[in-house]
Amino acid sequence: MISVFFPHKRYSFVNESFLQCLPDNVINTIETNKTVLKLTKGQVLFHEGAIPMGVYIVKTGKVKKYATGLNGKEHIFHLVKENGILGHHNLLCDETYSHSAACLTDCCFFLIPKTIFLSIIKNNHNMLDRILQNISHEFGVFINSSRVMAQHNVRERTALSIIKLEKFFDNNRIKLSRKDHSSMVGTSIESLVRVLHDFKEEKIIEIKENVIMINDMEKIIRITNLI
Amino acid sequence: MISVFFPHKRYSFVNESFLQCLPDNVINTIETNKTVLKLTKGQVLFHEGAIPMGVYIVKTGKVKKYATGLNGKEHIFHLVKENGILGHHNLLCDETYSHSAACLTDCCFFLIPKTIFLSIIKNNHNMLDRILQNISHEFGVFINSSRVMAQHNVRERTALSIIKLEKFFDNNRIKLSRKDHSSMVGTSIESLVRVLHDFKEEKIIEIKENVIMINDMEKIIRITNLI
DNA sequence: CGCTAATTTGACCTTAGTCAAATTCTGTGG
DNA sequence: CCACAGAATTTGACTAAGGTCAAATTAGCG
Repeated sequence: MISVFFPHKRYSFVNESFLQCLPDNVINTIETNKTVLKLTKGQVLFHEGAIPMGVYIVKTGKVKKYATGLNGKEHIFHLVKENGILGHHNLLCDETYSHSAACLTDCCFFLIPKTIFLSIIKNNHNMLDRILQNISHEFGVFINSSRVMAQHNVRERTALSIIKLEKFFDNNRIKLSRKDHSSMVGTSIESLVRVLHDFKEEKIIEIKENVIMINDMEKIIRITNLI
Repeated sequence: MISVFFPHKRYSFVNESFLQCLPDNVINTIETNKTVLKLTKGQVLFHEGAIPMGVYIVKTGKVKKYATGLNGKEHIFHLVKENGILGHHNLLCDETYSHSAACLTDCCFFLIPKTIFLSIIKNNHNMLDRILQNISHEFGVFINSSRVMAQHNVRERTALSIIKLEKFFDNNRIKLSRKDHSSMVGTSIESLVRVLHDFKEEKIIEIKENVIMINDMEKIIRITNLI
């Protein structure tokens, strides 16, 4: 549950493994009550402020979770891929969505209706424990990420973003628009581009057809200034 | 649960009310199993990385929760006062503390042992619901606070900090060291001082004997640039 | 009163944001 | 396949925000 690179700090969510090894009866309940939802790249799954109707499970595709500032600027705070779960927080505290979710690629979701999800949790101690554990863990991840935002500079945060993205994408091929990448780092597109340029010159990464590939993970870890 | 000032965003935690209106049997269990702990101003209640032994309830006093950067710089992400609860997150996900807690004033705590706390939760659906609701709510608060850190400047963040502090302290008397205040805003002591100086000149706040008093809340809200 | 720590101010410099222009990429239609 | 328009990315020049260091002032406390 704790990142390989930074054993003393929490950086990674656990959503990805959340729906593995579920008991059979839960799987059945989900299967019989789910709605399949297909969205294309760029479409919004749910909007900040909307009322949650259920939780979403990502079957295929990649999704960004983000909050929107007044000027409309996005702040991407998490990425979700296959088998990840979306939208459970606001369902559990019975509030409107505190953030939005949109597709980075074409996606397929299972929508589990609110009542079904809540009853699964109520009737299944194990599920509840896992949810609680999951969300509590995220707490530590968030503390750390707001600390990084407050204390680390753009170069350091960009290095950290690359480490996160490497784990999110497959085969060392990071494919993300500069706009999304910069709103994940918390900087302007131009500043991000300049840092990436530096990393290229320092032979730490390569960029081909807008795909970032990591050459020297050791150096990236060192640049984060987190260890 | 949602702030008065910013109805469309989550800014406030709900810890303060967490332990009110507990069922009698829970109160009894806590009473018979608690340890009373008295610490003086400045003392550390628990350290990042330590193993949680239980949860703490603040009976009197004020506490800061913070994460520590490599250089030792503190990042204060939350303040807790009377009736607040501390240390439950890492107990629930069974990890070492992801952050530290230290006393801003002389404090008195109840320490509820791990096993007792977990059994209260297990045997008490209502308690569990509240914990889950509480933590899920915090999720939204954190998203927002990391967004603010990423997108807003020091002046805006300082204004927001003053709003938070006004709710935390009593009688419009904000008493916090510049060091703590600056690590809450996420800036240097000097930059914070300069912004406070500006606020004084603009007649928005007054500072007497190192206590900040708000003169014009309307203006402070406007300055945050959050609405 | 005198010592230490905290706060405030000033000067300077680095970082990173903004705006504009140039270049490259992408998809579409011929 | 090529040409082209529009979008995304990159680069350059400039500016503003905010960090750092040192010195001055004030507060806290025995």
